[in-house]
Amino acid sequence: MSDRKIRNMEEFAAVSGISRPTVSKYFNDPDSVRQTTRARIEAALEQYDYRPNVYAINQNRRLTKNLGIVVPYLADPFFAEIARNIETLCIAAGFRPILLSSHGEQSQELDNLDSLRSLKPAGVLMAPLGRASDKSAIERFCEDVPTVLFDSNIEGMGEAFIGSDNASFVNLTVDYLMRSGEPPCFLEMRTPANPNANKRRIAYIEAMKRHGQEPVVVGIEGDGWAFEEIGRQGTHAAIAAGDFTTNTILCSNDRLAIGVLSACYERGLKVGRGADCDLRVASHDDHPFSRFTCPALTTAAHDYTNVAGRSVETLFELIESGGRFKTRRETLFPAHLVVRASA
Amino acid sequence: MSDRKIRNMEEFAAVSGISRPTVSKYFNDPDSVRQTTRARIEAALEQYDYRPNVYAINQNRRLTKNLGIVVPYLADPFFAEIARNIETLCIAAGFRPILLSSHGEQSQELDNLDSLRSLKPAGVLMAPLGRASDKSAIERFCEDVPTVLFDSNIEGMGEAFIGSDNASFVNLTVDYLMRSGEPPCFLEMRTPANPNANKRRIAYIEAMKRHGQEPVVVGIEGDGWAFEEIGRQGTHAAIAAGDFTTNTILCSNDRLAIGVLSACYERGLKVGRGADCDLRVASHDDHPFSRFTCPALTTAAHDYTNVAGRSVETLFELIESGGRFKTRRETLFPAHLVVRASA
DNA sequence: TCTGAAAATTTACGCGCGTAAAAAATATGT
DNA sequence: ACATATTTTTTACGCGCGTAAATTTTCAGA
Repeated sequence: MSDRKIRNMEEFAAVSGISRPTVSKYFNDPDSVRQTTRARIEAALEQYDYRPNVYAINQNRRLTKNLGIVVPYLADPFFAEIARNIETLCIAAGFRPILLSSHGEQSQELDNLDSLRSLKPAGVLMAPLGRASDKSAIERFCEDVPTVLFDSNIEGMGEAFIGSDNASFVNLTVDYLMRSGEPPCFLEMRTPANPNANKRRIAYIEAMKRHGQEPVVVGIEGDGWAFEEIGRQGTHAAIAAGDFTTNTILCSNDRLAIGVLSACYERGLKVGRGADCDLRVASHDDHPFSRFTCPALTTAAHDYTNVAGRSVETLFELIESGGRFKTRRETLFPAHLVVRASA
Repeated sequence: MSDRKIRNMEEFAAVSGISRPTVSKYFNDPDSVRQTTRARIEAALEQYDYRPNVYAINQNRRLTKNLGIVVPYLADPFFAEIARNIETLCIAAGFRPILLSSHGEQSQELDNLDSLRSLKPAGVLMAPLGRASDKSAIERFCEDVPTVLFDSNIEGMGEAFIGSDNASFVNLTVDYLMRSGEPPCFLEMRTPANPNANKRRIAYIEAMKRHGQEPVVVGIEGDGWAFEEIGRQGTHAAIAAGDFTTNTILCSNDRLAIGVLSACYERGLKVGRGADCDLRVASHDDHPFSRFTCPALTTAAHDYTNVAGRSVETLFELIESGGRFKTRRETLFPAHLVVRASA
């Protein structure tokens, strides 16, 4: 490693004995130059620690190697986990992921789109806020930047959507609960932030009808992203009001269920499927913490790896197709049931 | 809003009737131009949606408006929450935060430093991995880029450190546990990833001596960032081995404690401070989830807001001081006790 | 109204790299 | 060894903006 500092590609080309345009070609795609020249460049790279100026590169290239990743709320471990998977895949493919969280706020989501636009990313993977999203702003964004939606669908926006098959989630849990005990009632936020919640409610109602049971939907109050607290307070309220008509509660998602378990504990209610238990609680998502609740949560699990993997694959295809698909693609992954102690 | 598309600052300067250098000055600092010209530029901004090319700006400015934020593991809600606070403050101050997670891997931490270096950030806020960090690489980085460490200190590195006063955390919990029941033993990972863990163990031992008690440290096996699972398995092992000499367990951090609670539940042990309880469990950090464990965790809480706030403030000071402080600053925030049902 | 200071304009150059076109060098197959 | 295809070199320009210096305009205060 030589001490001499390389200031720019010109100087680096000089010390490596290759012309600058060829060096430029190498950095754009190492396989685009002859083996022998590639070896000479890489030998020089070992001696001098030069790396091209990111800003100069991106200013001149039409397509940057940046990929935007937008999630609605990064402090939710579910999104943190998905984002972690996606990031890793992007890096492995030689892209530079830029992770942005909307922190549950429409204004922040708009800001994120704005700053992504000015970064000229090759593509964007976006999980929108849902109900709180400015649909028309997202639509405009998708027209300018090749975008794949994930987790939360907005009809017709982006070139593709990769998500979970909510009906599969709910059918798995409802069927399991039906065959192992009393029919479940369904607990959700009255005004869900996310379209998945609506699909789950509908799937629950249909599943119950299929089983010849009367569906019971318990909607609890609350806004924002503090789902656990909303679930906790809502459960206290629902129990006090006698809203639960059976001993089995199916929650729309795990974070609500965590709040339900908390409330049950506070009321001295035992949750589980034993004879000595007062309630069964099941849910959906397989949130990273649901293994560690007391009791551990029975839940329908996302295929994290596949959702992340397919999202990234789809985005890469989209980029290679020049940013447009002929028809919008929708990929839904089914859940798998994770039976634990809570139901 | 006119339809005409503005291609660059030259064109925008033309339509706004101001010279390009002045427009450039405006975008660098709107207050650096006269009120009347500022008004004219902003009037033009309303009509045409022009924004300067980020890459061209950053290529030419010595100091970008980018701020790096590096955390060791973003899927840990503790870091997600801190990062969320920091991001918001950076944005409010007109900077562009770039959030990077090391995903628990040294290689990723090094990659993050590398890519940050090439982004020429005005400054970096970094919570290092700790034991897994490549100290000398971080040291070199800190020489090149104004860096403030937070959460996890590495002696002498960076221009400042903002963190928590681990002794305060442990004293609060130990004193509380001492006055409310049996003396606590201390549960931690045998090979902690983080220097805070070492400081907490030492503080525990000293606090116990101060109370005239024999300290009992239970070290459990495990590597990586799956602390809950490590805590769960470790607790099963420790109970089987009879390592807990009292009914009170003080955990090094909340994520371990969550695993402890899980294991206790699995073994049918009741946790809490009632007469009918088998164990008391307390911990440190006030992890976002610790309110919702069963029972809710008694813990020593970080001052999230102040840690995030002071970190950002310190970084801003550092930037304004040209990237160097005369002497390295260390700021430690004390904890406050959050008594819940677990102890 | 005049004067000095402050702000804006004009002019010009440079940042580090992408990239196009033409010429030269090198590799491949026979 | 030769002809052809491939790769590299040479040369040159442009991207969009920062910024410096000299000049002109504008402004505030007496």
